[in-house]
Amino acid sequence: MESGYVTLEQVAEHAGVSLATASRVINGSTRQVSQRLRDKVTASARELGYLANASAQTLARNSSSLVGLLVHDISDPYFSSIAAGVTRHTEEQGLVLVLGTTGRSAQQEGRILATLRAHRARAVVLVGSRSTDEESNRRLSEEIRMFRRQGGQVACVSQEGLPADTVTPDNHTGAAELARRLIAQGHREFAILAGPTDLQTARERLDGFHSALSGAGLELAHHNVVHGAFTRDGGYESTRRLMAVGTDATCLFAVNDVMATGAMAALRDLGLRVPADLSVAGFDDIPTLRDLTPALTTVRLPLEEMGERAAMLALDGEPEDRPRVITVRGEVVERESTAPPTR
Amino acid sequence: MESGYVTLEQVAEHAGVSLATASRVINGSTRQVSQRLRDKVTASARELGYLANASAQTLARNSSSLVGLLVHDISDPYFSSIAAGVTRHTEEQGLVLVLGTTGRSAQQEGRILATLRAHRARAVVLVGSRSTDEESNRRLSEEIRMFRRQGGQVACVSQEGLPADTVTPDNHTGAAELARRLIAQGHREFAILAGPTDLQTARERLDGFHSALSGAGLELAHHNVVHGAFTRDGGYESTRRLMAVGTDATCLFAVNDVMATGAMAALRDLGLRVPADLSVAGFDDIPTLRDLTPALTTVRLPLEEMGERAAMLALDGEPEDRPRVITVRGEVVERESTAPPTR
DNA sequence: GGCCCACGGGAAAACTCTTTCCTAGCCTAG
DNA sequence: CTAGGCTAGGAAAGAGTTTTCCCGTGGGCC
Repeated sequence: MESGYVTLEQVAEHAGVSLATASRVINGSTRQVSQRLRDKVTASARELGYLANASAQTLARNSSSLVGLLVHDISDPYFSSIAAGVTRHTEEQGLVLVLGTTGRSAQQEGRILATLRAHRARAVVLVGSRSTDEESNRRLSEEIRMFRRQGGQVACVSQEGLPADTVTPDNHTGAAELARRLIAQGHREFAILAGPTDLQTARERLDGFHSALSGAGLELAHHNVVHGAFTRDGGYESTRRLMAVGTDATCLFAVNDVMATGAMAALRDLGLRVPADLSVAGFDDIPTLRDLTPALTTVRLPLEEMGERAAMLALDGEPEDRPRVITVRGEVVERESTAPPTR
Repeated sequence: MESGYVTLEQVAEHAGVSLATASRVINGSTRQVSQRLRDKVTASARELGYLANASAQTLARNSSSLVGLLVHDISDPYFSSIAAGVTRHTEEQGLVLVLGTTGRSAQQEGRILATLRAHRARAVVLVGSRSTDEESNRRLSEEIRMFRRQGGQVACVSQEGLPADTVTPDNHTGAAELARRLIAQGHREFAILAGPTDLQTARERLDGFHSALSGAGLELAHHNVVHGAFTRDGGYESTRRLMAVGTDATCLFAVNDVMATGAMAALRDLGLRVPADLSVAGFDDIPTLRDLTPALTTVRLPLEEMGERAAMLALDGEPEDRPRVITVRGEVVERESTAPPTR
């Protein structure tokens, strides 16, 4: 209790048993220990305030209780919602969650993955949409394979195509369904804040939306698709650019909610009313953003649940060779930010 | 590269040097190693794909690169903003962040702290307002002292009074200043969503607001102070309760932004306009909530910076005996959610 | 030329556990 | 009554690093 650590050896000595016996009592191995010694050891451990050295255990067992979680930016509510799901599951299992934030840098992602490997992390959950850049995907795949070779499990959220289990939203279908609902509202001309060109998720949502328009015989004018950062400020800035050149659209689809938030702010700053002057729709249904006014029409994803299921894939299942993929359907939620066009 | 791990011993053998030399080259100890051997070792390490076993290092050095971060709920934007600041600093330092979420349970908090101790974490940052419950504060203080005895540093955000360095907002002054500004706007009757009764932060903000009212010769009617959970839903529910009995207030102060968000939603559901029928003010200035309409009058806290500075306190400073306290002033930001009263 | 010291290298101990292997004792079956 | 098997306990061998301690060489100084 005084200072520093108390080791298992001290506990064993204090209890008058061997190191082996003390270890068996305290971690509960397969081997039996008589009740008499068992009591002595637990009493000594309690008295001395023993706390096992996790590093030593990891080294001896060659398996740790660390689980990694990689996100781009933890202050983004999309990621923090998913993170909440992951933490819930890992904490239930008594595991320790390591949070890595990549800031959208593949290099940083690689560094963190290596660190987790160095710690013999049991599993890692990768969140965040994959780039379509072949080279960085190849490198990430290689990192993942190394991780798995060393006995770790990997699960991804929102990034199919990697050699790992995946929980992914059906972006294409969700966006298409949203488009159909907006068309049903009477919209014919759309503008899209399409996010970065090289982002898988953004592209799928754009494609889904686009294909539903085509299915309804509608065109999507080239000048009505504007690319930009996948963030609130990206949405703001993209909208400013869109409106600067002018648009004939009656409805603006931002490929995620945080961009839609930026869009609404930009429109407000331009003196335009939503939905009277322009309808706005998003994607994700971020809980924190549900209190925006007008409330955002969007595609609801069960973000926390997705995080939880990814953690389950990584931790509960038997390591399989073929990646398992869980697809979750988004559900369109119509709220006040979209309304039938007035012109 | 094939499978499993490659150890330092293998690297040493491959390079034709001793284990000691290999270790010195790779971690860069104080001891010099000749350029010739240095090159051989680094070449071998690269060729074999060597990655140090972090547990073994921790064990041998008796000091790890883990840093803990404890929050109540990572999906709450207040915590995720602070977390972003903490991650920024830890990642800069090449450290590994362990995220623990307590769900506001002191017991869970103790468990996580013990786990971090078991991992010989170098430091831990505790975020989240302290309860005023003596017993749980005493237990937490004891945990902190154990942590520090084992060579770990502890820093807190928003919970002064513990035996650890602290970054804390000046809640009292901020709330008082806010009150004065609202009085200057013409408000005379206030209602307060005061949060939980046993939460230090909530209490300080209530007190500060209250004392400014007293200073201006204003009374705060008892029925205009309503307690409830420190969350968005708590704010919603508290507002419903307040309005159910009716209030003569022209301005509603919620002791944090997420509660104010719930309040605005409740008022909207009741058909009341903000600020025309009732002004609303919050506290924190959560970035994600800046896009609410009407934009929230609030007290801005530099949340991310607070997280970063807490991490700095925990990591950079020399462990001192007397806790250092950094107080950050909040700045009142007047936006559209408050306006001069119409009656 | 001898002495001392600095320097670079390696052997081995240390770090704290887990787990294998060995042994003594007891029980049972033949 | 003894061989064989089972049980509970302990000694010791790891696990992969870091670090201490020791040794040989070479250089500087008188």
